[in-house]
Amino acid sequence: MTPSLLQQLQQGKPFSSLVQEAHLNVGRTEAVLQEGVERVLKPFGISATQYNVLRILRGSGAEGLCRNEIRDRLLTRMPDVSRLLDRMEEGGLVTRQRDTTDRRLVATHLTDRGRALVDALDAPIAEEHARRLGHLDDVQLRTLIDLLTLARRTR
Amino acid sequence: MTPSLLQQLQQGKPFSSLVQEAHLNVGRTEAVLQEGVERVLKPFGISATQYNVLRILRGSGAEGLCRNEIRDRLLTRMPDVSRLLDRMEEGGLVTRQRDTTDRRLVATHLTDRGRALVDALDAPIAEEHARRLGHLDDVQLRTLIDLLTLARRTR
DNA sequence: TGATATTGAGTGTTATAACGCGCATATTCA
DNA sequence: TGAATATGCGCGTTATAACACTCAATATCA
Repeated sequence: MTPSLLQQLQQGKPFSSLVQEAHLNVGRTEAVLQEGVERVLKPFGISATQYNVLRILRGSGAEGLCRNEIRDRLLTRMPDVSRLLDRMEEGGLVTRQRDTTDRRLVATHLTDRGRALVDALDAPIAEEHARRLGHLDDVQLRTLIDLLTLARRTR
Repeated sequence: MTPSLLQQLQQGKPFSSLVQEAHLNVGRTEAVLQEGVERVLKPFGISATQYNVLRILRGSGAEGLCRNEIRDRLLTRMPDVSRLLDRMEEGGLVTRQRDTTDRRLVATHLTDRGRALVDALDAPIAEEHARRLGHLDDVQLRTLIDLLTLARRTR
């Protein structure tokens, strides 16, 4: 523990309560936003994680991405991407093909159906985002983004 | 969809990208903070959800709380609190007792062991919070909290 | 070149989450 | 008071996540 924090804990918790309140607010806000997104996705039969994979694959060229690349680009830690992709393959959203030069790699691509789905979701998701955050003006959104970015830069 | 958002989508995405970036930042930040907390909790054998239940129970008098009260106070939606409490009961952290006046209710209490555990976690969790967010000053933390609170107030 | 280490993908298994249903108790109201 | 409704809790089942491990392919280096 850093000396300054130790002092603050011994004094009561003037500082500690603010960081704790901040974490609580981040968590609560994420839960609300996530819940809204999942409600939008539910009629389409995919989870938020699957939607993120679709966006990741759309955002990277037609060559596809291997499993670990997908895993590393996901927002949340996901130790079992193989079976996540299994389910998406069963759903006809992606295909997998072993790389010919390095046979350890398996490239995952969007199918036409997968691409059509993620494209079709742009509008409803944007609408949901606007419903949740549209009442903040650009300066507020920018400030929020900057503070969160700064927060993730652990000293 | 609101007319203004429709216009913005048709124009490209000058506004939509900011709200989307904000949501992405909230999610990424929460993932980082959550991961840190869970790493702290892992040696103690409890999950972040269980830790939240412990804090909720500590924060409410010795009368205990019924299942739905606990569920409603949790940060994230949790549809199966019964079995969550089952596991905590097996772990000796809580006890349950059916209410005598309204026999539908089952009050959950902290055991001595549960209280000792949540008390013992205060320092390591505060330390973790400080490690993650301690480089933000009070004004920044307060601004972040206010913006997140505002963000959750959907129009 | 042959042994060793490293990397990438997937699987077996267990634990937890999600969804819906059923049962018991209370409450409401004709 | 008796029937209908509402509320609270738990369970059965299925789906997904988490963890450890194996196996194949490549890279490294004596």
